[in-house]
Amino acid sequence: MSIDYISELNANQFAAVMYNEGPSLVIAGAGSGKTRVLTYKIAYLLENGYNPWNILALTFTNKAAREMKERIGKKVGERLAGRLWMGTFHSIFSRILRAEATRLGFTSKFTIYDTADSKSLIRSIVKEMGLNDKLYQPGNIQARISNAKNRLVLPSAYAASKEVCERDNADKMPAVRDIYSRYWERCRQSEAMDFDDLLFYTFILFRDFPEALEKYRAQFRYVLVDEYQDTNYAQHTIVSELSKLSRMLCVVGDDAQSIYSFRGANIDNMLDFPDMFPQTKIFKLEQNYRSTQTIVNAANSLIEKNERQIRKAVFSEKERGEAIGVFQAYSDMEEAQIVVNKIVEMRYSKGYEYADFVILYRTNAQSRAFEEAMRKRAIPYKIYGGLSFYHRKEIKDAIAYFRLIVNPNDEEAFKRVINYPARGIGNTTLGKIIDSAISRHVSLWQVIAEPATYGLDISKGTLSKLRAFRELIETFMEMQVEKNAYEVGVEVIRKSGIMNEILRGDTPEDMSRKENIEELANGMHDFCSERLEEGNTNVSLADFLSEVSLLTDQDLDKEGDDKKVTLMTIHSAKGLEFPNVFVVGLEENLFPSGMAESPQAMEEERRLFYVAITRAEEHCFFSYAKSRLRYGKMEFSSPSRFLRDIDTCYLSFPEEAGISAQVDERANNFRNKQRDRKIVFSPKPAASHTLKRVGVSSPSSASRSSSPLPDLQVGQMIEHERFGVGEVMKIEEAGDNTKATIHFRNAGDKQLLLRFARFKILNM
DNA sequence: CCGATACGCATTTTT
DNA sequence: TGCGTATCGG
Repeated sequence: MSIDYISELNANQFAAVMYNEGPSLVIAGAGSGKTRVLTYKIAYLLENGYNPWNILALTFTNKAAREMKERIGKKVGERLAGRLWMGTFHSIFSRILRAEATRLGFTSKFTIYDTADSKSLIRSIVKEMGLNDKLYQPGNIQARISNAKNRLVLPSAYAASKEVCERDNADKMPAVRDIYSRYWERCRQSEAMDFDDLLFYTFILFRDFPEALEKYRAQFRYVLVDEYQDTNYAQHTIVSELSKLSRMLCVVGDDAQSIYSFRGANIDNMLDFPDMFPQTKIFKLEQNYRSTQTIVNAANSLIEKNERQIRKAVFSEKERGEAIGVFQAYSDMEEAQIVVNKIVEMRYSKGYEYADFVILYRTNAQSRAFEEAMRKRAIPYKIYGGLSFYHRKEIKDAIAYFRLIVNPNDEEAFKRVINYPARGIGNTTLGKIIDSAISRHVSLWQVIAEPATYGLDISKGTLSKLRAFRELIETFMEMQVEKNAYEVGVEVIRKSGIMNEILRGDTPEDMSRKENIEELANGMHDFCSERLEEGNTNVSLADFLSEVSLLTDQDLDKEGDDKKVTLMTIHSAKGLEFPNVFVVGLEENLFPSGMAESPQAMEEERRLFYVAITRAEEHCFFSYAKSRLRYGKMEFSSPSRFLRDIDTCYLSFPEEAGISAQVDERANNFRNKQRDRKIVFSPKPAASHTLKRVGVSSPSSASRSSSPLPDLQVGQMIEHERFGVGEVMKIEEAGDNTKATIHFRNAGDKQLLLRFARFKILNM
């Protein structure tokens, strides 16, 4: 399996792939084949003396990691690709932290708190400290703590830092430092790490345990990082530490697409990279393979207006393409209509599919008008963002049970399920439990495990309710030793009363909650069977949790998504591409956002617009409305300054004539629409996250005992439940653990444990 | 302890 | 406008 690097890469890409003598910085313009460079480079390293486990490749999203792994798998085989240390910062670091947990005073079963957990814990701390929660808003505090952690500032250093504290004082929040310190301790007491801790503790691990640092330095002989412009200080520091001796560090990114500074991303990590790593070799990828010349040039003319950037000359050799159409509308409703009309028209006149269109906006609230316009004309669409699967109440409740079973010290999980479903343990009791726990420095669970020891002053009746609850969780805890995640999950859903609770009602919402729970169970089933099939026996509830807590809804594929118009914020469009892009709501105070006041913030908004434009392959359109409904009030707006940043020769305005009718008619129209707005309300279609439905049997028990191993021979064709049709390439006899290598038409080579695999043999 | 009603607030969000 | 949290009455 030899790869023809020279013919499959352009000169700069080739040079970047081949240079492996020291640190390198690949500045990759939009659509210039950044992922291509990374995949070929890793393939090249694998072909030239690197073992997969010697390579650490870090991304920001699971999706990016998955896709890259797949592409590498196609080149060098899944076997090798599967053993790469490739994943998100958070997932790779959590893997390391679970292995090294004891050094840091944790166990490998630590919980990962999501942002909601963090805020909820902060809310209780604020309350306990008797602070004014109008002043100390959980979200705000959480952001401050997160910032501190991203800058590797411990609570002690935070309290000692004049600068930070003065800022807190100025904002009338002098107690933030105390909240931070309490928050830190409470997380430790709960054996929990928040997202930022996954980075922070990795840093601490390497700082305080030289033998750990040495071990991982020796292992990761080559470190690669995708989207480097989005790294924060903590990530940057850890990566630097790891590659300090080997000096084999390759970072790839585009400073013009840095749009996450509000999350701590620091563009300087990229801009100053050559200064920080002496003898850095810089490669620039400037040929854009995605968009027409017009689109690339328009984007260039925009980004030129930014001060702070690495100058580059992105160019396209695709056709010139059409100018960017600019639409003016009188209201947000009309804007939506115009866009939808245009989509319909292009679909007929140019033969595009619905899936070839995306509507990009600055804020989620803007989606509503477009949703309505699409529904009216029966155009299929899908919307990204909003409530993710894992953030739905019923899912969080079920997962809270799982968390508590795996790590009973998990305070947030405890608080969530102690009285759900209602079992007569209210806030008063919970408050007492918390008080005891705090004063004795133990977890909530420890208090109810030994109420007498920790002086819990409650009535006999409540005490027995608590005991019942404890015993319930304890049965699950015993169960998880033997049974897999799916089996325990189903038991929990049944026995905890979650299912009863949900089955009580019969409103559409209740039905959807029921479906979601079923989906969760299906997801757990898939999790177990997928792993078992591939010979991975780590299918406990703890294994499931450690994976699921780092998943987002972006990681779930939805059924039938391939024939729909896409609606999303520009942020979530990063890394994607579409034939036709509508960038909507180009108005002052909306895009750029009214919150962007500093010049730096304005530059980031401009980069955001740059990202939006460069998603387009063939056609790009802009639109703005002169008035729009905001928070139920009408507001008037003027066109975005960004429209003036783009060289007018790439724009075409005639579209605006097409829509304006007589003034009277317009007003009339407008009034009608205002009326419609009230009458034509229908709820958002529930996003259907469809995990494939599978049999009701449990993955372990069903196939293990009853059915004998299928009689499979090399050369036979099979149809697998998930991977589709494939040919049997090889069979490794090993009794119960007989493995087959199957070459799937669409999924590539897979090794399956026959004992678990779900497929049928096709008759030829 | 639960549900109903009032109030206040409101970018973007890879993990 | 419309959601999520805070508070009150049963």
